[in-house]
Amino acid sequence: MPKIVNHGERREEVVEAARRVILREGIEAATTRAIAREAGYSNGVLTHYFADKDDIMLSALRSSHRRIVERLRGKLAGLTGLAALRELLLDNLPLDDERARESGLEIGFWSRSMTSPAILEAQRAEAEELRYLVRSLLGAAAGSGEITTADDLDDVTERLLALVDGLSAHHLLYPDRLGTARLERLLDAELDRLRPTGA
Amino acid sequence: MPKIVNHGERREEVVEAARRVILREGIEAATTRAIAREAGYSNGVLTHYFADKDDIMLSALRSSHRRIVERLRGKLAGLTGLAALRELLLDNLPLDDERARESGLEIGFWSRSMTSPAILEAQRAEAEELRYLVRSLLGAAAGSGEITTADDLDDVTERLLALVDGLSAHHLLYPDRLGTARLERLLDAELDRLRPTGA
Amino acid sequence: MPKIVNHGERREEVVEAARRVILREGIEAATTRAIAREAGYSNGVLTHYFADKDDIMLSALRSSHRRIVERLRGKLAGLTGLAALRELLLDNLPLDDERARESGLEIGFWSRSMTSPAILEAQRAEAEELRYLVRSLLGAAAGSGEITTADDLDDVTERLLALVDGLSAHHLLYPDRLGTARLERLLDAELDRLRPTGA
Amino acid sequence: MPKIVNHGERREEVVEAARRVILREGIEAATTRAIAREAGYSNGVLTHYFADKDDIMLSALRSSHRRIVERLRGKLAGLTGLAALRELLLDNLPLDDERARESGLEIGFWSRSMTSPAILEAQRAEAEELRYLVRSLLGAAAGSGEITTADDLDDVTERLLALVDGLSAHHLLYPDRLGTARLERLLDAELDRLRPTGA
DNA sequence: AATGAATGAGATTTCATTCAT
DNA sequence: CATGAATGAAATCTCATTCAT
Repeated sequence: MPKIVNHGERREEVVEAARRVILREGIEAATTRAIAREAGYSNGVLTHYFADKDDIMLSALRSSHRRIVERLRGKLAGLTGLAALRELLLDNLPLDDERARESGLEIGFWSRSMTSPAILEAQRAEAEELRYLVRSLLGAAAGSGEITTADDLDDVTERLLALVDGLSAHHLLYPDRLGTARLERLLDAELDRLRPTGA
Repeated sequence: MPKIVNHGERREEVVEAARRVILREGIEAATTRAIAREAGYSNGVLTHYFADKDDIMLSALRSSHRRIVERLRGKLAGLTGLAALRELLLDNLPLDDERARESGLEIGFWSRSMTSPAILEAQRAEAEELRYLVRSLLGAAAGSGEITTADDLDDVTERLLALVDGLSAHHLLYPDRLGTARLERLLDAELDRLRPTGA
Repeated sequence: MPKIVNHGERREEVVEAARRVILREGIEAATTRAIAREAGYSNGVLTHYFADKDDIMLSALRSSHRRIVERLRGKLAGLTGLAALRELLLDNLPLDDERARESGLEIGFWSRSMTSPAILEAQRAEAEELRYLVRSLLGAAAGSGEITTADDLDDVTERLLALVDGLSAHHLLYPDRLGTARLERLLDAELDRLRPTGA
Repeated sequence: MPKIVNHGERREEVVEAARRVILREGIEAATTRAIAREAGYSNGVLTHYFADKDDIMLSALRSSHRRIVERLRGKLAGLTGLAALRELLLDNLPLDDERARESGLEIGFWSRSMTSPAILEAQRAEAEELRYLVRSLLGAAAGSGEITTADDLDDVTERLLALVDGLSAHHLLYPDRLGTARLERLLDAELDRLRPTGA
């Protein structure tokens, strides 16, 4: 019988290590060596579980998103419509250290996407899920009359997502200008604006 | 006798070369060798004009911003207030190939800023100028009654800048979702919203 | 209780796999992993049946020769003397795809023999059998008057074997110069030359 | 003024080092590191002079051929026709240590040619020159009546070249069977055979 | 016996930087 | 000033081999 290791689990261990390195030291410091060391294995292990470095990086990106989704699941429990949307968008803002690091990871992957088709593709697939969720919540909120139906909801979706990512980047780059308080305030104002006038 | 060369000019030549390489091939392809080659000089020249690679990159970032400002100067001639603001923000969107490349460069530098204090510092200084300009134009627009004074103009400034950067990034990453037409429409809608109600 | 497996059979399975990999992808692509995969076993099995990689490679060389001999056995059935010799030498030429691959394998092993004493030794032992067979057939042909006895038969043996290997290599390297038709013609001319003059 | 080094010369230094390593330790031991060490430079130098390892190896192959040609030039001075051909073919046999090593190098490249199109292409180009020379000498010898015109000279060319390469390989592999004396004798017998009968 | 996880060395390649001329 | 040669570290990937189970 072979040594008992769950292939998926071991793979996940390495992916988590990669994610941690990226979060802690940035995407450029995430060398295969650094990842192996962080995982507590030799360089060679990576061969067993990943085709190449891109495979690791993409997995780390998905892992980061999966974590975010799981965290969200708890926060969204029992919420619907606009309240759920607010929670979701707030969760996407770098309001605490953990989420700040996540945003940093994200920006690193944006940069990589500019030149790596594989990473771009993964980024797109991941982003589409978020877009779909936001769009759905907006649809529900519109259906229940929580928000105005004057605007095109696809446009609103894009605007909200762009705003959240823009604010996230700017908070990381210009924290003095854009502290967490203002971040939250700006998002809430944006959501308020969706409400039917005269409400 | 030292050869007579204009130190500043030569430096600028290299910086422009660096900017071109980044725009054309991405920030990761901008190696010192690639930059030297693009500039038409040998690798060694870089030593004379720059402390190290970061020095080149920072200068390239500033160079890119300077170019944008110069292009804007033309577009803004004769415009004031909201019209000027609109022109400025539109110019910051990747509506054509040139500006798409500029946005790509920008995102590359965001990523670098996450781990390089020097680049972060330069990024901040550069961004502050843009922020100040937007804020000024908003102030002028408010003064002339073009826009409502109900909102905190600093908040509006941050919102507009975040939106523009978020939209830019998303256009590069998800062009199918967010074509240039929608980009422009979303920005105009955002500006419309600033107008006094009942106007 | 040890599992009951036929040690020799299992070993042979792996050796055949190695042979197939070398024939198909070349000697350099024949990594232990590729061989294990081709055999349908895990990497670890190799340990049980082979001392090291050289052991596998040597066995694969012998296996290739054994296959050739078996194929020959059929072709030579009922033939003797010069006719048998002709069949044997023709079989050693890369006149079809299968034999072209075999010649490629052979050349790969020549190269390995240059630096590996173990492979060289195996190569020699294998080659001696072929040499002996050719020499015997020549002896028989001379005995029956099919060929002239003017030449030293050991010399003839070496010449024929060298010619066949040289032609094989050149066909693989320079197929445009040396197509299969010319290959066959050259060999036949060489054999004709052995015949007694005035015959 | 730059450090005075002749780019071509330095390149040649490295190529010669590569050639020496291959001759001494075999083609598989010719790693970039070993080559750099043999040349007396750091690993990094290779970058300046070669696109990649293939570039080095191909250059080494050509260098080996060039050396052979130069050595031949001396031996062939004043010779024509059959005498020149004999000298040429003898020079291609591994009759001394130097030429034995050259033959080993050649065989290593044959093996590489089986899987590397680039090396195969170079091998072909180099081989064509040799073929052309042999064919020319045969033509001259036929013109002057030194050899019979009964045979197709293209066939003769291929036969001689195949024989020389086959004998070379066999001498390296089976020196006990095929010593230098027999090597030379076999070649001379082959050449004699070209002479007009009754001459 | 068989697995396949794990190792660690080593190969190629790339790059920022240094420095003699 | 300017060159470009040279360095050496580091990055990714591959591979034969070992070994616990």
